[in-house]
Amino acid sequence: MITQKTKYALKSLMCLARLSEEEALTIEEVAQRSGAPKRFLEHILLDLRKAGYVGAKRGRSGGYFLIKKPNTVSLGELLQKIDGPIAPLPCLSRRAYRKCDDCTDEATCQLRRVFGEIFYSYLVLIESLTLQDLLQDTGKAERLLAPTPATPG
Amino acid sequence: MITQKTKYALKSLMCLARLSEEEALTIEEVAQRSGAPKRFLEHILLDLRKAGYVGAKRGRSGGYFLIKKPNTVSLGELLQKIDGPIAPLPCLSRRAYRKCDDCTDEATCQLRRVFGEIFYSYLVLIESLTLQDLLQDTGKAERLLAPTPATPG
DNA sequence: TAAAAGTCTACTGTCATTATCGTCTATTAG
DNA sequence: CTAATAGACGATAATGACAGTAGACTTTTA
Repeated sequence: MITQKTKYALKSLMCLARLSEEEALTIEEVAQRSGAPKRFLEHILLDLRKAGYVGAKRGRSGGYFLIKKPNTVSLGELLQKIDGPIAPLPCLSRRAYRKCDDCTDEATCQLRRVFGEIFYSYLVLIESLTLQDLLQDTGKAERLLAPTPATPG
Repeated sequence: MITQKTKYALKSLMCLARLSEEEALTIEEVAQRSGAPKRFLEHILLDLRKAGYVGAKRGRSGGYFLIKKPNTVSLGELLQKIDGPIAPLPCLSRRAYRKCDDCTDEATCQLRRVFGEIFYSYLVLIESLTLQDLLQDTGKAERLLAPTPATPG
């Protein structure tokens, strides 16, 4: 389950990505368009600013705007920045590696092996998708995948 | 992140799957082999019993044993039974469908579309894997995937 | 120079996870 | 029969993540 925070963040980025150059949106406007509570959105936009995705212009007629080009921001990168480690097991995370409490031998751990494989295929997919793909009606993944992707599980 | 409960459950099932016919393990033994606290494992094995995966024999020399054949139990099925809905968005779950609180139109929701595609490819993979694949040193996924699946992210 | 707008820290309520405990029931070896 | 073994199950608690709120402060600019 992706968190509410991630949903708000992605929606906000999509709003900002649709702006023309030199345009900016106030928090109030982003909140309305993304459906996020304004005070909660403050935190989210602050994170996105620190992560280098958006810029903020202060003072009157200020607001937020996207810094990076939508097609250069991968979905995988975003999910990690917003929500932290995304690996299914702590022992599979590059950045936040941690031995599983109950693990005796990582090299022979079957769970690690199988979930590692699953995670790898997931990573490949989300790294190949970008913010740009979130803006288009028919995205990259649709072309790459099986014919009936709607409402599968 | 898969939950501790899921890890214990899968490890327990792997223990039971390695038994020969007419063999059974007491909770105590399963707890030792899986690393799970005995009292916690009670709940887990109870769930697995209710879900029809394991059987329990009472009385002296009783214990737990696997009912289904390992190659007939898909990993996807297991994950859903143990942890509940696994969809990244409530609106993408078949069994536990729920409209997103902040969603105005599902048909045009880009998040739903993109995460639906990601979820679909994930489902295809975990449905194709079985308990049997958790027992083998070289599993199905390894053959299906890219050459360097170890420690990816 | 005051209004508009962003920054930052701290706090709170809710919920899922991860157990633990006590008690009850069923089975069976002897 | 019955004591020992083993499972069933509801109640409860500790912990931490998530979601959101509040207040005070700083910066910018019309």
